[in-house]
Amino acid sequence: MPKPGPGLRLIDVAQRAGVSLATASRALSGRDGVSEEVADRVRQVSLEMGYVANPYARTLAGGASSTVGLVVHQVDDPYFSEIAGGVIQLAGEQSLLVQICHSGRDPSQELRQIRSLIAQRVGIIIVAGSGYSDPQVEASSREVLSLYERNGGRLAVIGRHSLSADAVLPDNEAGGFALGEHLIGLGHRNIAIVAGTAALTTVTDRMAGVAAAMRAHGLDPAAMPVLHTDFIREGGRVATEQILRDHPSTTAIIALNDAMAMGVLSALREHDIAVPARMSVVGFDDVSVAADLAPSLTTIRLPMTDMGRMALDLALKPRAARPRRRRTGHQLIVRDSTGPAA
Amino acid sequence: MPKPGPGLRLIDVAQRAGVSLATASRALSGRDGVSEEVADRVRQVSLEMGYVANPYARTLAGGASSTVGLVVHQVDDPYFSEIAGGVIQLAGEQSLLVQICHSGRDPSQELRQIRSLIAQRVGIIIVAGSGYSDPQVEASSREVLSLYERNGGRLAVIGRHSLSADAVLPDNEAGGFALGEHLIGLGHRNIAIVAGTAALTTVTDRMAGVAAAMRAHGLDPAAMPVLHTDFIREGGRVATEQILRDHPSTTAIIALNDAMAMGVLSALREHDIAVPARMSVVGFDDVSVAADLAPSLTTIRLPMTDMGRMALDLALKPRAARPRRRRTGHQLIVRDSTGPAA
DNA sequence: ACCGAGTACGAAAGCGCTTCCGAAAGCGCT
DNA sequence: AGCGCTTTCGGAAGCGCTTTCGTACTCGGT
Repeated sequence: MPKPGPGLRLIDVAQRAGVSLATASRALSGRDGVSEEVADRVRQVSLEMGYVANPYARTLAGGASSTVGLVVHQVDDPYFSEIAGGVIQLAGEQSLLVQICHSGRDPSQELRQIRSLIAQRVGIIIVAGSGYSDPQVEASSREVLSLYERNGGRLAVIGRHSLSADAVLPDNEAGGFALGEHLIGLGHRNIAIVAGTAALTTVTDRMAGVAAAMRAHGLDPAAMPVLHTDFIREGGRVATEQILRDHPSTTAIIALNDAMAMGVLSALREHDIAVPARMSVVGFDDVSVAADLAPSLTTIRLPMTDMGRMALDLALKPRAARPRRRRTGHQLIVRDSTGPAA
Repeated sequence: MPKPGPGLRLIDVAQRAGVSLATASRALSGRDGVSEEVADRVRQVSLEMGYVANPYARTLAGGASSTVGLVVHQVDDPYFSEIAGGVIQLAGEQSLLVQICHSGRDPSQELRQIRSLIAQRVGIIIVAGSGYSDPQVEASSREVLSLYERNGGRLAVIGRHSLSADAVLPDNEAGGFALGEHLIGLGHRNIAIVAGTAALTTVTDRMAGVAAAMRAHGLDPAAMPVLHTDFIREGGRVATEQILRDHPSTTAIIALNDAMAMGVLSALREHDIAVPARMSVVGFDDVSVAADLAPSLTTIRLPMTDMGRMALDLALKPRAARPRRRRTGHQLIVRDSTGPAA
C-alpha cells in the first residue's frame, strides 16, 4: 500500500508566523481566544505556504471526520448513480469527501459495508436503496445503525423506512397508484406486475399503490399476476417470458422500476409484440434514458439527484428529537409505451 | 460536523489477551516477532470483541492510508458510473475504500479535487476522463500529480495520455477507424462528426481514427463536417440541428460517444428522419442502454468496468521504472442504427 | 556449565493535531 | 498602589496506533 507523501505541518506554519502551535491551531480552526490580528497573520502565512491540515491527525485529536459514507446497491445502476451524483454534488459544495461502497443488493454485504464505514469513523452515513422486508436482517442492521447514531454518527436513509434515522422517501405508494389509474383509465383490465425482489420494501410499497388503484376501480388486485424476479433489466426479461406463457390475456405490464421495464421492452421486441398497440408497458423512476427507449417509456419520475442532496442535507443538520421524513414529489410521465387497451 | 463514536482500542484487546500493546499490534498486522500461539490468541480475542483498528490512528502512526481517490467527470454519466463500478468492485475485494469526486468536465475544478484528495493523504488516486488539449492546463495538473507521485502517492489515469503515470487507454483511434470503415463500407460518403468538446484528447484521438479510415478509402477528411459541442446528450441534439440545416447531404453521423449519439437520435426522431433508412448513426463506448435505444445503437464497445478495475490494479502494483500502459480492447457492435447509404 | 546468536516480548517514542490548563498581561475599580 | 477580572497566549497532555530499541529468555555448540 503506497504511503502519502509528507506534508507541511502546523508547527511549520506556527513558527513562520511566530506563534505557538496551540495558537496556530486556534487561529486556523476559527476558535476564539486569539486576537484578530494574530489570527489574520496565521491565516495569511498558512495560505502562503499552502498548508493543509492532515485530516488523520485532526480526526485523531478529537476533531470530526469530514467524510460522508454512501452505500448504494450498485453505482452503475442509473437510479443509484443519479442519487450518488446528488450526494457528491452537495458534498463538494460543503467540501466534504464521499466514500462510496456497494452493497450489491445483498443485506449482509450491506451490513458489512456499513460496519466498515463506521470503523473508518466517518461521521455521516447515507444508505440508499430499499429496505429488506426480512425482519431478521432489518433488525441486525437497525441495531448497528442505532448504535452508530447513539455514538454521535449522523445517518440518513433514502427510499426506506427507518424507525430512528432521518429519511428521504419517494412516494412509492402514490406512484404505484398513479400508474394503476393511468392504465385502468386506458381501459386495461388484465394488468401484470413485474415486481422484482419480493423482499424489498420499495417493491411492496409500489405494489400496494397499484393494488389500491385497482380496488378503487372495482378490480380485484388478488387476480393480478405478480412476477418476482431480480430488480434489474434481466429480471424484466425473464418475467416477461413467463407472462407471455402463463398469462396470455395480459394487455399491460407494470414494471416496478425502469431497469426491469427495459428488460420487458426488450423481451417484447424479440417476440414481435407491438408496444403499445398490443401491450402497454410502464416503469418507475424515470432514469434519464427512459425518454430514449424504443418506445419511450411511460413512468413515474422521481427526483433522484435531489433525493441525494436532500439526504445529505438532512444528515448535516443537527439531529432532531424525532427522526425527520422528507417525502419527495412524484410525477406521472406519459410517453409512447402506453396506449388504449386492445 | 458530527463526530464518530468512540470505539474499542487496541489496548483493550491487548489487555484482554494478556499481552502488551506492541505485541497486539504486531500480531494483528501480521508482522513477525510474535509466536504463533500468542498471535492466534490475540486474533481470537480481537475477533470476539469485534475490534476494528482506527484508520486515522493507524495512518497517522506511519501506516498507509487505505483509501483510493477516484476523480470522474460526473458519476451519473453511464460511461463514468461503469468505470466507477469497476473501481469500487476491486476496491471492495481488497478492502479499500473509495473516495469519489466530480471534476464536472472542468480542468480547474479537476485540479482542485485532486489537490483536495492529496491533502486528505489518500495513497492512491485514479483520474478517469479525458485529458485536456490545452497545454497550460495540462502542465499545471501534471505538475501537481508528479509531485504527488514523487512523494510516494500512486496514480493511475484512465483514458488519457500521461507522461509519468500508469494509464489505461482505450484504443480510441482504432475505434474511430473501425466506425469509419463500417460506414464507408455501407456506402456512406457524406459523413458528419458530432465531436463534443474540442479540448479533450479523447475527442481528437477518435476523430483521428475516423480521418484515417477516410483517407484509407480515398476520401478527404478535411471535407467532413465536424461539430464541436458538449460531450453530453444535449450536445448531440444541438449538433444534429446544425447538420440538418448546414449539411443536408449528410447520410451518416458519427457521435464520438453514446451520450451524444442519444441526442442525435432524439433530434432525428423529432425531425421524422428515419434511422437508418435516411440517416445512419453510430456512437462510441457501448454504455449499457445502447442496446435498448430506438433504434438500437451501432457503437464501439469499451470494457468500462474492466477499465476501472485495471486502473486500480495498476495503482496497487509497485511503481515500475517506466509508466505502464494498458490498452483495452475494443469491438465494433453493429446494431440497427446503421444501414446502407440511401 | 558458559557464551554468542537468535527469538519473543514490553517500554516508550513519536505521527500531527486539538484542547485543557495555567501564566502573563491588560483593564477598570476601589 | 492593590485587587480581581478578562483576554491572549504557550506548555503539555493526550487521540490510538506503529515501530524502534532494549531486555529477558531460549538454544545449540563447545
